[in-house]
Amino acid sequence: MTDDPGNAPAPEPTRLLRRMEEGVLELWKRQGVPARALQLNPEGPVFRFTEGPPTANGLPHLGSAMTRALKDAFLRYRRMTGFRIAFPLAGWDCHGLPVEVEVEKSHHWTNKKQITEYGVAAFVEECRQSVMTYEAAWRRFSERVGYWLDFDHAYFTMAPSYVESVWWSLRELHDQGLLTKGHYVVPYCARCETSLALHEVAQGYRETSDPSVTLRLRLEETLSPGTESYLLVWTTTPWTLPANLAVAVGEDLPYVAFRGEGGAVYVLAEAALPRYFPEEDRRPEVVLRLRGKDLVGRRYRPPFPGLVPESEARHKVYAADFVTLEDGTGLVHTAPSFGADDYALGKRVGLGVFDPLDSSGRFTAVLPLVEGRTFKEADARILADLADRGLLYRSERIVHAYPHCWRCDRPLMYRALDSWFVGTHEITERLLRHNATVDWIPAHVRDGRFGNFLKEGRDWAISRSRYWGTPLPIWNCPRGHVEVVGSFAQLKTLTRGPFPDPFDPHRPYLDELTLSCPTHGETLVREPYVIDVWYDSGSAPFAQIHWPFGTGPPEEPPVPLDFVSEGVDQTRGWFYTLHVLAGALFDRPAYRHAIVNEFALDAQGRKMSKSRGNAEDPMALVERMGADALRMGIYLSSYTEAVRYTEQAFRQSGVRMLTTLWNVVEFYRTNQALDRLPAVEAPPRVSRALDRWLLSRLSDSHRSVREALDRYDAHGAAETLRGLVDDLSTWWLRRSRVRFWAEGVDPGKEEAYAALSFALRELSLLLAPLAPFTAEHLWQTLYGTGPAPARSVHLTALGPPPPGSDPDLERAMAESRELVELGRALRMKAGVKARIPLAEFVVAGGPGGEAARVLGNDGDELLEGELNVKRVTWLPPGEGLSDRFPEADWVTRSGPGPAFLALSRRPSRDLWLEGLAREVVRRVQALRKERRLRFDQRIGLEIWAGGDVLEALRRWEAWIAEQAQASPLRLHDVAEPDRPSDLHHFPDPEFWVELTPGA
RNA sequence: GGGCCCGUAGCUUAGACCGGCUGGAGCGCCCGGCUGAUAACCGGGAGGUCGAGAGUUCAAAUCUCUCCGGGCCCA
Repeated sequence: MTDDPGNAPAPEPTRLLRRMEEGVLELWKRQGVPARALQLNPEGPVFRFTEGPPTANGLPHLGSAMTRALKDAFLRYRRMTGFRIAFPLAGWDCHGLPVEVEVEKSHHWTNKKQITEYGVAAFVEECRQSVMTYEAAWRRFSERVGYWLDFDHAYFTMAPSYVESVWWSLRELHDQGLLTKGHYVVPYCARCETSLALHEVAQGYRETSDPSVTLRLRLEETLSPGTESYLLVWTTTPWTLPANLAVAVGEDLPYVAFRGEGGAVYVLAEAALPRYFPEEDRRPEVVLRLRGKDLVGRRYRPPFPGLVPESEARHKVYAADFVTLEDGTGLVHTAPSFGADDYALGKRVGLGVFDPLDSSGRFTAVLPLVEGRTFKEADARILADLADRGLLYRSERIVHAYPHCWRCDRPLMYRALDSWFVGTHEITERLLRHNATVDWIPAHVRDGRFGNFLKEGRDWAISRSRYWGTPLPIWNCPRGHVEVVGSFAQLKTLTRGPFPDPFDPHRPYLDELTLSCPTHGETLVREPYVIDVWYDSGSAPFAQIHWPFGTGPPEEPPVPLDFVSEGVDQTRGWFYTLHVLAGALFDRPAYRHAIVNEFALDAQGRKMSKSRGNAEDPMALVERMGADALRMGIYLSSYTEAVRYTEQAFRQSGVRMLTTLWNVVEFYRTNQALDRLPAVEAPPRVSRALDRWLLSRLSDSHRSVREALDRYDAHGAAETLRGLVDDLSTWWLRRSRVRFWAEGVDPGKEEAYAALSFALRELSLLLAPLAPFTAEHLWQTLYGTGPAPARSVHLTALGPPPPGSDPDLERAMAESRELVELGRALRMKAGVKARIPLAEFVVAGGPGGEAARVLGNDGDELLEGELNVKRVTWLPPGEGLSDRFPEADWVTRSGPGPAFLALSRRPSRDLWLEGLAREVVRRVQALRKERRLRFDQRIGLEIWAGGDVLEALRRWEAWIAEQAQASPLRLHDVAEPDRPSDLHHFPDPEFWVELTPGA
C-alpha cells in the first residue's frame, strides 16, 4: 500500500494486487492478526472442524489450494459471525508406505529384507525425519494464500499422544466385537515379499503373454447316463489350479452340454461355444441346455486329487455374480487364496483357504511336483502334468494386461493374507442412517458415490506388514486369548521390568518391551502389524485432542464435525474412515456438512497430475496473480465439477473482479486524500435515488452472501459479490464521479463519500471470508488513515444485513439503465458524438414509466447525464407519436421495451458551442495527463483559436478555467500577429495551446 | 465390466429440481465511442445443431431412453 496517488504508468494489475497482498501480509504479521483471529469468540457457540491432514512429503497442488480455499472461507465466515472454531489445528499425516518408499528410494533398496538388514530403528528414524521434508513449503503456501490454522500447535499422527488415542479407539472396536482377524486378498510381490497398495498396482500394468488353458473337470454325477460329464474351466494362471476349491457359474446364464471326444459330455456357457468352435458347421451337437442354477451344488473331481483336504463345501459348483461371458467358458476356476472374488465366494460358502506357497511365492513340499519353484516357474510343469493326466482340454497363449511390481518389474500375484478387519458390515445399517443426515455438497454424493460404497458393507482391512505406522496394539497369549491395549497406562501394567520414559510407541521400540499375560502370566506376543494410515487420519477428530485422555473430564464426543471439505478422491479415503470411526465409536455421524470438490483439469480437459506434467503449481499461480485472485477464481468456478483450470480462466474471473474493485478503491483513495472526508461506519442517510439504489443493492447482496455462506455455497457468494462490484463500478461510480470533483465540500459530495465508503465497508466485510487480502486492504484504506492502522477486518464481526432494501427502486433502476442503452443506440443512429449535448430525449409508455415514477427527477438526471441531453420528457403512450417527431429533427424507435423513444437529431448552435467547449477541455486534460500533471494540479493556460471555437471558448471561459484548474486562463484570437510558434496544435476542432504547470 | 458425475458461444458460466416469451451474462474477437479509475469504462456486431439420436408433450437446454466424449471411484 503506497502513498503515491499515482501518476506513474499503470503497472499490470496483478502486480498491484500482489504488492498489495505483500503489504497486507506484513501488516498481519506486525499485528499478529492470524493468531488473534484464531482465538476469537472464546465464549461463542462451537463450530467443530478438523483439518484433513496432508502427508507432508509432497508439495501442495492445485487441489490442495481448492480445498484450502473452501475450508478457509467457511472458517473465516464462522469466526466473523461469532463462532469459536474447535479446533483450528493444522495436522500432518505422518505414517505409511509412501513415507517408507521415500526412504527406501533414498537408499536404492529393492526389497523389504534390506530394511531389517539396515535396522528397523534406524529406518524408522529416517521415516520420522522424512515426513516433514516439505512441511515448510506447506506452511509457506498456507500462509501465503491466507489459510489460517494453528500451525504451532499442529497435530501429528505420529505423536505418542495421537497414537494412544488411536489405540483407545482400537480397543473400543475390539470390545464391541468389531475388530476381527481374517484374510484379505491383496496384490503381492513375491520377490519384494510385500503387498502393494492399489494405486501402486495401477502404475504397473503391462502387456504380457500368459498361458490360456481350458481344463476339463469330471463331474461326480454325470449329466448324461452312460458317459462321463466334464466341466470346462478356463484360467490364465495354471499355478493357482492346485489351490482350486470350487467352480463358479452365473445363476441365470445359459449353459450347454455338447458331445465331444470319446462320447463324453462337456459343459460350458452357451456364449462360449463359438469361441471354442468358430466354424458354425463344425460345431458339436448340443445334447442339453441348462441354466447355471442347474449346475449349482454338483460335485467334481479336483484337478489335484488328494492334495487339498476335502470338506463338504469344497469342489462343488456355486453361483456367483462375478461370472461373465466376456471370456473363458462361463465356468470360473475358484481359488480363494488367490483372488478377491474367489476369496469372497469362499468366505460366503465356507471353503476355507488353501495356499501351497511360502512367503516368497515358492511352492512348498505339499506339492512335490513343483516344490521350490516360484509360482510363474511352476506353470509349465503343472500344465504338463495336467496334460499327462488327461485333464487339459485346450492350451493356448494369450496377450493381456497384467500387473507388475513397479519396483522390480516382476509379475504380481493376488494373494489372501492374514489380516485384521474393522467389521464394517456389522454396522452398515448404522452408517447408512448417519449418512442420511449429512449435507453433502454436491448432494448426489450422499446416495451416489458415498452411499453406494457404504451399502457394499465391505470390511475394512487395517493391518499392514510394514514398519512405519501406528503399531496394532494386539498381543496374543500362548494360552489362546488376546490382550488389546487401549492406553499407555495399561501397557505399563502389562510390561515386565522398567517402562521407558519418554515412551515411543513405534516399532521397533514397542516390541522391545516384554508383556505378561495378566491372567496366566505368560509372555505375550504382539500381532506384527502396523495399521492402515487411513485409520490414523480417520481418528483425527478425537486423536488431535488426545481424546479421551486429554485434560479434564470427558466432554461431549468431538463429533459430528460441523464441516469438512476434501477432494472426491477422499470419498473412499478420509470421508469414509471418518464416517466409519465416528459411527463405530460414538454412534454418530462424523460431520454435518461435507463439501466435495472435483479435480482440476488442464486446458485440454485432461486431469492434472504430476506424472503427466500438466499440473499447475498453485504457488506459482499465486506468485503471478496473487492469492485472492486464485481464491476468487476457485470460488467463481464450479468447483464441485471437474473444470478446466488455466491461468487465463483465473485471469478472467478472479483477477478481473479484483481489478475492477481495485480501481474503485483507488478512486476512493486518491479523492479521499484530497477531501479528507472520513469513512462512515454505519448505513448513511442518503436522499438521491442513485445512492438509495446502492444501499438497496448492498442490503440485498449482504443477505444473499450470508445465505449462500450459511449453506456452504462459496460459489453463490462469490457470484453475488462479483455482481455487486460490477454494479458499484460501472453504474454507481460512473454516474457519481462528477460529484467527487466539486470544489470544496458540498452536501452532494458528502453524500457521495458516505455512500461509497459504506459500500466499500460492506464489500470489505463480505469479501473477508473469500478474499482476505483485498478485504483487509479495503478496510485499511477506509479506516487505517490515521497514524496507527485500523483493527483488522478479520477481527471484526459481520453484522446483519443493513437496511435499505427497496425492490421497487431496483426494478426502476434496471428500467432506467435499459433506457440508457436504448438512448445510446439512438445517439449512434443520429451520429452525434456523446460530447455534444442534444436538446431532448422523449420516452413514451412501456417499462420506462416505472422508472419515471419511482426515480423522479433523479432518474431524469441519470438519463440526462448518461445521454448528454438537456431534457427528458415522459409522455403517455398514444397514437400518432411518430407524426409529432418528424424524421428531419428526431431519431426514433418503437418497441420492444418502451413503446416509443425519440432523440433530437441535431444540436442547436448553443449546444454545438457547448460541445466545442467540452472538446477543448477534454483535449487539454489529455495533454495534462501526457505531461504527467495530476488532475488537481493548477496550470497556466493560453489558448489560441478562431471562428466557432473561439466563440465557444469565450462563452464558456469560466467553466473551462474551473474544469481545467487553469488560472490564469488567457484566450487569444488565432489571427493575432504575435502568436508563439511552438504551441501545441489540435486539428479538430482546431486550436493551439500553451500549458504551464502552476504553483 | 460396474457405479457416480459432467458435456450450454474460443474461455468462465446463468437457466435444468418446478418444461413455455427471440437461451441470458462476463471475458476474448471485430467496429465505433469515451477519457480527472485508463492494461479501466460505454455502445454496436459477429459467434450457440444447448455433446448426438430417439421418445413423452400443444411445447424440451430443461423430463425419459440410447449412444458419444470427459472425469472420478471400483473391478
